[in-house]
Amino acid sequence: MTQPDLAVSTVIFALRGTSSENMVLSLPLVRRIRSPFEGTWALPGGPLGDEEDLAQAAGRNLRDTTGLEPRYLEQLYAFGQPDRSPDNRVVSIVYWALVGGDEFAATFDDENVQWFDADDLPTLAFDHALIVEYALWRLRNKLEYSRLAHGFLEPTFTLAQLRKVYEAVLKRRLDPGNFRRTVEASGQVVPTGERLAGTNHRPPQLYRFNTAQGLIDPDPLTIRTALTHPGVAS
Amino acid sequence: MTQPDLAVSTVIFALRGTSSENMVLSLPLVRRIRSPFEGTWALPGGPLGDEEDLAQAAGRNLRDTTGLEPRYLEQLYAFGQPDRSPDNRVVSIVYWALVGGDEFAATFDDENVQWFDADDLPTLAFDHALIVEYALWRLRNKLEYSRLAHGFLEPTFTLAQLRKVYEAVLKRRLDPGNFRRTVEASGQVVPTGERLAGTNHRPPQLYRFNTAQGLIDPDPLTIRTALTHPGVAS
DNA sequence: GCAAAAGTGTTGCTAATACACCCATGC
DNA sequence: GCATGGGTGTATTAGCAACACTTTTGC
Repeated sequence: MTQPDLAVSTVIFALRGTSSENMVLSLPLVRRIRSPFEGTWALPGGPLGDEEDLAQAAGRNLRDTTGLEPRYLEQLYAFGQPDRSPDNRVVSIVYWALVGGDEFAATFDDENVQWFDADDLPTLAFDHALIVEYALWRLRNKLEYSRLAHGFLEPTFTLAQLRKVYEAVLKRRLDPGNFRRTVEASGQVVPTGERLAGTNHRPPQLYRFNTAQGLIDPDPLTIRTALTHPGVAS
Repeated sequence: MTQPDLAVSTVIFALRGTSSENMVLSLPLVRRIRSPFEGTWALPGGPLGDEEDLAQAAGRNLRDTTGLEPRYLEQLYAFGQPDRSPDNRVVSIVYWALVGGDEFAATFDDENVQWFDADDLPTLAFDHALIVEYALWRLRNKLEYSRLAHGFLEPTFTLAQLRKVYEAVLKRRLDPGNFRRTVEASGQVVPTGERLAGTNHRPPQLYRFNTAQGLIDPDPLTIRTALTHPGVAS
């Protein structure tokens, strides 16, 4: 019984065009420079370091390929079909992450790293198309029920900006009034007291996210706090 | 950079005392017969076979330790903290499963395998206490929003039996009338047309689960069908 | 008839939606 | 003033919980 190789990969999401009109959900891919699938686009990933845990490896992937810091990071799924790689057997533990759109300038200038529109991806290596599809579903699902655009925005933002994030990710319009009430009622966001000036309309209130929920949240640990402090969950 | 060992473990749930009054949620543990944690109870698990995928390995664990067939099987989480095993580094991909309570007689007679009340577990090896806690949370959570006691019941059952499963797992009483309506409206259950005789009250309708949803459902594949046939998800 | 659980009806609460309308700013 | 989005009020609706009530069996 041969031990399969273990790899950690990351699906990284960002919104290109933050605070402008048309934001598109995008993700970075890396071009494979060796067999198998040489020349094909694939998810960033690699082996697990000796001293790092799985989430740290995913965060390292993210920094190495994009130069950005993850604002949200969560385990997605472990993929282990025997035939998912033509050569060695590889079990991939996949994370998904959100990074801020405004930091796009910081992206490395690397011809083998490129951002793609999430709805217009090239052919991907291995089973990475399935993985991305699943990650997209999870992102949209999580955004809907957890009412929180965790990582796409700056520390301070208006509710209209937050709403536009939701609209871009979910690809449908949301009622501004109802959105405001829902988000405010959720308590996940608090007004800073300051307003954004310089618009040609009534200056909007600035908000920030409420509890600095740890950047990296390994679900099981999240659960422990939810059990300890009922009401925080849901 | 050393490759960590890869293991697959399974949290197996069953209800002891099905169709009687007090059902308790239970799970089987195996006593470790080697270092580390020799003599301590732990989750069943082991290495991944060359030809099997992750879910198959979890199912094999389940059959080998309990002699039962899984009725529901789902990936839980991958645990990979560097220090979770004192010797070699081990990354564990953990599944959780449901098995039928009436099949309890079939359990192997093995002094190193024993069923425990889920709310009264012994000290567990490694980080298995955390894993079980998380699996319990997932089970209860999933039961609440997916309104389906997937694997605890026989192919045909009354709504009262189904309700008692929910009550035993969620540890709270459910209104019989409302439960009936919710479950019937969900469409996940259909009446067989037959009734259960021999009770000292009005004979209840027998039901069975609706679509034979695959026994093993690797989430990403579930998503694919949900995307193809909208409305199946929810 | 009586006990017990199956099964139905009704009411009230809450949360989400649709949509009308007022407010405060730049020009 | 006027345009533009920020922000608030309100009516409608759907779903769920609470609970009263009727039905059908065994004894």
